[in-house]
Amino acid sequence: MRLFNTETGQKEELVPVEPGKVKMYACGPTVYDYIHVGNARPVIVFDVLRRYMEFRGYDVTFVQNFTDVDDKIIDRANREGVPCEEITERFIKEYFTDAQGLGVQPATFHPRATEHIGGMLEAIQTLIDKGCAYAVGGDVWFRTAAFKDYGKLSGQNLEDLQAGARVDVNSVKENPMDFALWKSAKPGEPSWPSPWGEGRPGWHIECTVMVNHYLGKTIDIHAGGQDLTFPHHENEIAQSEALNDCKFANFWLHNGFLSIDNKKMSKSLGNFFTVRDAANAYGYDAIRMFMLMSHYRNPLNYSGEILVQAKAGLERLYTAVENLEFLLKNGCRGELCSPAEQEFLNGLSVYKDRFIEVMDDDFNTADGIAVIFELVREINAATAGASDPSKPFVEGCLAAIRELTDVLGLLYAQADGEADLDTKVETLIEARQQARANKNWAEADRIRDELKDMGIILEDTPQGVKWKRG
RNA sequence: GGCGACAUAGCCAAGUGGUAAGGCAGAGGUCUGCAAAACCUCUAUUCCCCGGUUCAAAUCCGGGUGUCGCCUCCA
Repeated sequence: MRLFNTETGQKEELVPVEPGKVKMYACGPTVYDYIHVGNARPVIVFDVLRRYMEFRGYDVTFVQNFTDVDDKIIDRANREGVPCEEITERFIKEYFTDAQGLGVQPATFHPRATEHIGGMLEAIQTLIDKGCAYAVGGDVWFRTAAFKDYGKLSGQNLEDLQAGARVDVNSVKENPMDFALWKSAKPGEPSWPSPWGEGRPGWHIECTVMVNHYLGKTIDIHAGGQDLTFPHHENEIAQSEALNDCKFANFWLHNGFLSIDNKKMSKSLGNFFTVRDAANAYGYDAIRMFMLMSHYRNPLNYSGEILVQAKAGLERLYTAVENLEFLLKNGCRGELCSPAEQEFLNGLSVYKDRFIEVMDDDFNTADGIAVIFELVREINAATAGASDPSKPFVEGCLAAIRELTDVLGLLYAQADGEADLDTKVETLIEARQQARANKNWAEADRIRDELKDMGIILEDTPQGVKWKRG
């Protein structure tokens, strides 16, 4: 498969360092608040990439960190008058609630920065020993001038960056572009002992150390939001490659931004919706569908209207699967596929082939979803009129849809079948069937309306009455 | 100032040289006691604008317009 690599600006064939195995790292959230819908984009799209690579037979080791030491966390802890750990524990828990709601599989490892302070101290010391970093007071800075490739990811050079640099009040740095590896502790902040005094790690070194610890010195894929390209990922490269003297990541993947009213959705602008609130309004699965309907690198504008559209499209897929399951329970008689049915099932492989073709091209989920819709249409057309389909035929249709929707992680929120149908509803449905048998349409419609008010929607099918919650 | 992205129907959106996927919404039809679901048909002579290259351009090149992002914490 081919992936677009930010570093080269081109799609390149994915060739893992170790054949058959992919080592992938994605920058995770700083845990000081609920995640917003924009934060959910990388979580969802890179979950799909991970699923797809596994679908294609790769053994994927996927690491996503939590940044649990940071100014924003300290601010919030101080504001609420609680320890930092209380804030981070709380929002890591909330993160997992949202991630699970969005149908995101847990990463192989979810390390926290504070679990790797020792590794960071070692890395910083090595960088100092190599002349790539220097300590001033209680702080340690990375010497960007010592890394000749600085800027290679974001396509900028040190001179231009310096020329455009804003006035830096911190004159202890040798160069305005130098960044902190270790920050000396201020009173009341969480801190750890170090050779340079009490302090805490800088943001960038966390990722480098956790990548090295779980995945090694050279990894296949490093992913994150577009805004992390510079300076975060650029700095990671500088540190890591200066530290290990080898390529850090073969692929850099960046998702496009989510905007609202064509402005970037962000905490600092205050124009954000939390995943929690959006999910309450439209459903977690609609958010996931919305994200996957367009290409992961393109900008995406959030609105209630588009969530409604995503939900409506998703509904069509749910309905197709529900109709097949209903048929399986109530309308299948034959135990063997007829030759025509078998031929139809064999023909469905073209959809899987096309799905793989489009997903192999930089995991184009928008095209992947289009293929699924076409598959569903063909299956709907074939099964809607089928008078007496065989069980394996319907099962085959169901499997064809599920195989592809599972790769994208869609349709996971399907309500359970009729197990929870209470007796009152059952009695009403039975009464309506009686009325219909007696051609008492007025009574039948009255009962249908009554059920509708209870949130039960009925559909009459050749195989009997189908119901769902509205 | 430097680096970069985007512009396709009422809405969302794919498509990087061969004559505009898919979804939502809408219209008509089939099926249905009526619905619902489903299926069928219709809905962009045209892809921000102006030039150019080519037998052929939404796609390539040049110029312009508009919007957005990064360069400071940010997915």
